Amino acid sequence: MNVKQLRAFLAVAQCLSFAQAGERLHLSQPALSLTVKSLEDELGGKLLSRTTRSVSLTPEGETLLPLARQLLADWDNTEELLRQRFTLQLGKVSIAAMPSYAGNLLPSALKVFRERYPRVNVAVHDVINEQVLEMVRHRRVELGIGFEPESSSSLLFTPFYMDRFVAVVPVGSPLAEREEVTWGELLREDFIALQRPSAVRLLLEQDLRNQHGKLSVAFESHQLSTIGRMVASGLGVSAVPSLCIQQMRELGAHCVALAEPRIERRIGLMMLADHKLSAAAQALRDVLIECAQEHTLENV
Amino acid sequence: MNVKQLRAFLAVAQCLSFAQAGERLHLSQPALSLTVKSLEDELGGKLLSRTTRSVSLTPEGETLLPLARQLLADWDNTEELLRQRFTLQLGKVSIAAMPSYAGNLLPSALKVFRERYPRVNVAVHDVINEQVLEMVRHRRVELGIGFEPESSSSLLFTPFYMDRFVAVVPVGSPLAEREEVTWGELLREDFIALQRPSAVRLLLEQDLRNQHGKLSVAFESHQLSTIGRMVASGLGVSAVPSLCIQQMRELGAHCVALAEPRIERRIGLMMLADHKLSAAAQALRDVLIECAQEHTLENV
DNA sequence: CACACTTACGATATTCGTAAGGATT
DNA sequence: AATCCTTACGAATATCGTAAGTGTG
Repeated sequence: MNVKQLRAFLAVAQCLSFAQAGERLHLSQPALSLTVKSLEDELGGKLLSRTTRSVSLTPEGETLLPLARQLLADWDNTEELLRQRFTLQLGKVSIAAMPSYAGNLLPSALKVFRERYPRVNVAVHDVINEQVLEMVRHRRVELGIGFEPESSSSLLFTPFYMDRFVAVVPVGSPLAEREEVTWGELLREDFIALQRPSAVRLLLEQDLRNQHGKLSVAFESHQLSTIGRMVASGLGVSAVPSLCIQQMRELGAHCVALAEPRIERRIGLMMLADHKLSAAAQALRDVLIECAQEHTLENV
Repeated sequence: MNVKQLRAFLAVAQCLSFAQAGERLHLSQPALSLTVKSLEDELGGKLLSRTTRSVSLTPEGETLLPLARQLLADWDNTEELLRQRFTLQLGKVSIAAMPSYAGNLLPSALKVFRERYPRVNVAVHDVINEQVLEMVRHRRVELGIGFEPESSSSLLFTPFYMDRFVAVVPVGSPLAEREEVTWGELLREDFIALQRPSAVRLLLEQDLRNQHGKLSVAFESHQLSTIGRMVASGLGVSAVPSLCIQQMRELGAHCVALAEPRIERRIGLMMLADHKLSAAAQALRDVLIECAQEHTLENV
């Protein structure tokens, strides 16, 4: 039994005429006749009762009719679904991004993507850097955005930006007037940091330990936006990845470049090296890379 | 998209190897490769990710896999169901029979049928003659057994027996000793009849009116078995179709032939003339005809 | 005799298996 | 070098459309 045979049967059963059904299927009447006959032979009995003047269903044909209808409907739906997936008329992508990216550059990239593929559903997981890696590794998401992993075992990393820490200071502060401040100058102020185990916090602690001893933290928070507001309120200063400059400004804080030692880390896109991306994920990846290239200039 | 392509995909997706899958499908590896490729081309993208050393599913392949499994399972089930219907390994027949037949000859015929086709379900509707005709006409049942219809419009009638009325009298009655009684002798006793609108009752009334005036009824019942018991108890006499002789004897009543005028009516099988029987119904019809031929001799 | 389905037959397409090619371990 | 998938190609098979056949109203 094959699809053609079942379609032939269904058409004849609905038209109750081989000639009409043949027209509907763009098939000659004899060809259709043979197709139905072959189906009947394979199943072992007549499905249609044809006198030379009229066609009707046998009881077995009657049983098959609703089944055939359902079967072919499911068949066509499946085919259509897959086709839509491939043409990106439909689909799902899941992406995990660390907060500093998810909250800043991602939205505008998603806007571009959405305009291009309006019917593709995007699930964004705004999680800390470690979880981004984990989710990609465990296939919870197809794409991840975060800091370049130490050991990119099984993970394919595509760098987007070279991100460096910038100082965040209250607008009225003397430091806000400077073109550049040193870590020494910054750490003399009360410091507001992200709570562990944020990657940003850990990065800061590790890289500063050598030269400025232990990081002395006055306030801590989970949220970048909270830090921005705290700085804006004059509670202290902070240091954040340059990705967040725009966000800090909007929160009323001021950003100033930090002098040597530059704490830098590459930010980029991660995916499993040995696993093919869905068409939708591939398209999203392309859009993200495209957007990253545009923004790279600004951040240098 | 056709069945072969989907089976090919499913096999490869399960084996994760073209070579193994080809073996399972009794197909050469290159043929299988082309089949999968053709499916991918039709759907518009890759379903399987093949490095020369390993095969894995793409995300779209992952989506298709459960759908394909379901689709093919449904497909095979439908095919198997129809095949079983045709080979009578499975199936349903519905038959309506008037009580005198349903309660007497039908059970033994069904026993024969059951032995021959143990997995075919038979639904018996034990209803009065008029409903038998109606149910056949309205396709509520495929087969019907009852008196020959006046106008066999659209109904195909196959005669089984020439049934004639016989007198039913108590065992101790003087009439019980006779070889034959006349209607006149019988109607001098208290008469027990089936209630209207039983066909047997109507038949009796119509055919007797000419010669013996109105039928005077002492007792009435819906059930043949009740009538048998009433006669056996000495409440009166009755007249029933010869089909019921055995039943009357078992209930303790005695049957005697009735002299002229013989009230006779053909009993047989009815089906819609323009509608083909299911394989199961056809088989049941064959068994019923077979059984009727055996029993005809007894009743002559 | 006209209509509708079936059968017959030659032409075209598809599908298959064998053989050769390419890439990875 | 061995294994596994892909590509190439000739052969077998299947499917199609035209034309002839058959039965019914």
